[in-house]
Amino acid sequence: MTVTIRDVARASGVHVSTVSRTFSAPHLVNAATRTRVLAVADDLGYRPNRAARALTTGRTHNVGLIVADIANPFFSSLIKAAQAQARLRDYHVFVADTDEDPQVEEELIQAFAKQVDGVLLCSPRLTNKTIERLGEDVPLVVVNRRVKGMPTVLMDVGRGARLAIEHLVGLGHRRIALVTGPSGSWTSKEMQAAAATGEADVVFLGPNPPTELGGMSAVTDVLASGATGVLAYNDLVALGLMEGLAERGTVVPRDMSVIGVDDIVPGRLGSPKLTTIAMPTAAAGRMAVDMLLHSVDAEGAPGVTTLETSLVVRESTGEARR
Amino acid sequence: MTVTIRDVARASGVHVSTVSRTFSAPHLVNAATRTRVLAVADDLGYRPNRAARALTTGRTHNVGLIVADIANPFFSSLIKAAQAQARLRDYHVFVADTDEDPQVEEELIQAFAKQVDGVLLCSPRLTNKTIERLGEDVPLVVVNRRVKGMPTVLMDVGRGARLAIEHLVGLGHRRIALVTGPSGSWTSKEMQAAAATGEADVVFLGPNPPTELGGMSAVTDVLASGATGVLAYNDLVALGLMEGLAERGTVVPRDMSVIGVDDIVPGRLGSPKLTTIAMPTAAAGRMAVDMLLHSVDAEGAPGVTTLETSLVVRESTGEARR
DNA sequence: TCGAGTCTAGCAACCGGTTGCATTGGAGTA
DNA sequence: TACTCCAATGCAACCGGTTGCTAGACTCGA
Repeated sequence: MTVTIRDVARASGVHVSTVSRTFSAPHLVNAATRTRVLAVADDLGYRPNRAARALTTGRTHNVGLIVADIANPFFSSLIKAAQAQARLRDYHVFVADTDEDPQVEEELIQAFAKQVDGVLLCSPRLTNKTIERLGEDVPLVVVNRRVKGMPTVLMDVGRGARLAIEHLVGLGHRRIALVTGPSGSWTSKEMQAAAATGEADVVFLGPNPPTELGGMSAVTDVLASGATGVLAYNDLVALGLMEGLAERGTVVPRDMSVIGVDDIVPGRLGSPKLTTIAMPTAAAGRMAVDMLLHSVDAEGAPGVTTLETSLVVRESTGEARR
Repeated sequence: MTVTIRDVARASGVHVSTVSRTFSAPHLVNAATRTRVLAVADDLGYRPNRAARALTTGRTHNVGLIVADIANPFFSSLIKAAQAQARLRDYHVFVADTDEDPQVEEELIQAFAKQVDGVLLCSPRLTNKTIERLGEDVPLVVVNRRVKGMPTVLMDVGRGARLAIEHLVGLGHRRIALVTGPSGSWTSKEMQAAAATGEADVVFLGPNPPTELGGMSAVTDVLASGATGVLAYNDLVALGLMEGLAERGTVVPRDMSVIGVDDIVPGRLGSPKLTTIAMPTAAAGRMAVDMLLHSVDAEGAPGVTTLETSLVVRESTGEARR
């Protein structure tokens, strides 16, 4: 049925160990023998059985990737990049979706633990303590969250927020609203911290769900705050805001400037087109995979990589009216 | 280090085979023994090693899912649903991205073949012959494409196209342009076939790349065709068209009605909001997983499931001007 | 009381590779 | 020539479960 290493051994007149070594330690086998074995293997259509290999080596050559929502463009572009990078390294990627449920997140990590070499956790919702405990069972890399003693990939949203606020200030805005995200969100805390360090007069409005509805429901507070510029937790919230503002007859950017975060709105969409902080999701995916594979076989202090964000100015921000 | 079945056996005073059966064939072990073994296993934190199990049973409890572009919302929502459905059945999903390259697609199927129980192919770009050949190595389910003798999930885009054209005709449009997709696309062929059966005067313009640029570059032809309504290959093409039309001063929907396919534009975006044919991507993902798992252990004629599409009327279509 | 039938559980081979150790043959050296 | 050393290969145990077969204990009916 399926071709095994023994079939190849028999057909090429060598012992199975020689065939095995031809693939996993070529330098230990004579060049002539090697080419012969390879020829026979190719001829028979032999493909090594990863399960068998995993059993003896303890390396599955698989990694797990857990995100809150696969369909969110922020995550899907990260997944795309991570998967491509893993493939480059001859790894395959299990992708799983928690649907924002920490319980599910923990179950998934447990389930993955025995069949992957490591797990990538993107914007996890679990407590730090839980993550640290799970990290004892399986190597983890955390994206978009700071967990003590664990390899981490961060996107410098703090800097992005500062850029955004400077941009608004530069346009003459005096009072700026920060529409925050869920209370447990690392990103949201970073944004608040960054906003608080600047000179600008920033009011915090939240917490809010990280969705369009969240944005729409924040409109009243934004208008009441006296702000003329808003930095939203993410693009979805920003879109919700713009929708809600339009309903109240507030024109963006004439009466109100709006900035989002993530840059997930496909190129030409939206009107006005959204000014936003672009997140390096693809770079984060690649980097996370590399850190994971590195941490799997090289000991050493876990690293923390911080990737730059940037402000993409489009049409939803403009000069403050006097 | 890691707890194995033998540790559990020793600690609970039974043979390994009894422990094994406690998990994989509980009815063969005495209730009292079973509870004791389970207690010990739980106590020790035992978790079965899937690689070892896979080695003897030949079932990995994994499936592969191959798409052209993970970041495309059409696929990512399908991935999300497929992954959730698989998890329900205690399966895990490898996700891979071909970047539209048939070569990569074939390599991925080969690579997956030995470590999954089956592979889901979404909108494959390979030839039917190649797919049939690969189907001998590993169970396949094909989505959005018809391949002889292979389990298939289709979305009835033909019906969707008919609905779209009827909608346009109902609005008084006499001449309708169909901006087709890539020449090899099954979807595109279905749309053309459906359009040709109706009464309407439909001109085919294409092939075009399935992107916004594809849409923009088709604008000239559309205007030259004398059509007042357009059905585009997908939403991206439709958006490109609208962009290009706007540049020429053609107002949608006043001067031209536009319909897309896929419904991937997030809720409130775009102006005017796009009328489109919604594809049942989530249902397709779930269905494909179920068909795959079914075909893995039940023989029988491979099924073909066709899922309904629907027309979502928004703002990009309107009455034809006299 | 005996034999048949039913449950349970143990035994051991097996899945398909990997790898430490032993063996062999030939080259190099004194 | 005798000895050392190394490269190449074979041998066999092992990874962690699964499963067909077998054996012992017990139940039950005749």
